[in-house]
Amino acid sequence: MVKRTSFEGDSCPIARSLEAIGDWWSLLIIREALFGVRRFGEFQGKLGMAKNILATRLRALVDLGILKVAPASDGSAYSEYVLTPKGHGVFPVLVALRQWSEEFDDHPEEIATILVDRDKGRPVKKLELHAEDGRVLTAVDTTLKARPRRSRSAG
Amino acid sequence: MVKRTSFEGDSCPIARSLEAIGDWWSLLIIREALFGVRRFGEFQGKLGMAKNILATRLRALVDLGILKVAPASDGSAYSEYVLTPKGHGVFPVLVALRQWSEEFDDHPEEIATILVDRDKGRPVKKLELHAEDGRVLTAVDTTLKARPRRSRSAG
DNA sequence: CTCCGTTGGTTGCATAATGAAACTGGATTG
DNA sequence: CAATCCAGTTTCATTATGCAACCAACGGAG
Repeated sequence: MVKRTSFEGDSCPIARSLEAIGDWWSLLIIREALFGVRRFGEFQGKLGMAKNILATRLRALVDLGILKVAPASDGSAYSEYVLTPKGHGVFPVLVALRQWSEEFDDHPEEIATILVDRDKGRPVKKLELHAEDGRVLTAVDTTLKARPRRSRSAG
Repeated sequence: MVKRTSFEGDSCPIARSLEAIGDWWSLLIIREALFGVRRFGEFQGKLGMAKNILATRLRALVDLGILKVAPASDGSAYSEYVLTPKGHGVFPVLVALRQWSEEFDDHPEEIATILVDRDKGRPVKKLELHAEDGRVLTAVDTTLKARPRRSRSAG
């Protein structure tokens, strides 16, 4: 099999996520969708991508339950693509990517935008990972454990 | 140009991140590196990827300043790949991907591991985005602003 | 309803990236 | 200095990407 290796059956949740949204365009499509982009032509124009690629990606994202097709919205008989809750759930991933770029990019001056609190217009804080007791955790403060198997009798 | 479109000059920081780590393998390599994997063969064995792809990716990650080559470590004259601070900075991205999978995957029972606080062994909390004043922000609570141009006279 | 431009795609083909396996070369062992 | 392992590189088939051209459905003018 020379197919692009699939992580579909992989037990690592990161690999599973990448299987769904780990390609060049999907995350950018979701980013646009989070900003309210809904129409095929709008995605195509903003992202500057080929229409066939866009069509393929949109279909895949719909199949994955990240986007859903809305029959209409502004009168025209064309359909639109709107985020599902699963799609909205990608937001932290995008924020993490953005903040990584802001912190480590070699040419941060080329970054045109900052993410701000809509109410106050002030920059957001860095994403933080907390322990149950509230401590902030870095990578070395964490480790992996086998997922506790939910017994078949438990509710 | 039929080249895979590059986001190198893009002003969107998300695109810029994807340019660096938005491919199938890079994030998995970084994930392994965060767990202490350092040797070529170790990466290759754990990830089950072709050696040529691994070699290409490792070189790219080194060029990007995400990994660096350490001349030795355990006596053997081979080199190792260790994360730079920039590489460690990817951790939140991986956590975000993991949590997205945990929350929205269609088959969460196939996920083998959970991320826990090393001290307590308890699961970590969800990543949270906070405003400056501490409020938790969701996607709709945020918006983008033009990055304030740092004037050439200001320190 | 027909002409014609726009929106929303699909199809074709060239090129680049991916991947399995074979190959290379240095280091270690004996 | 032969056998073997580690760390890659090369080769070649397959797949994905991307541009361009094509096509179908819609919408307005007449």
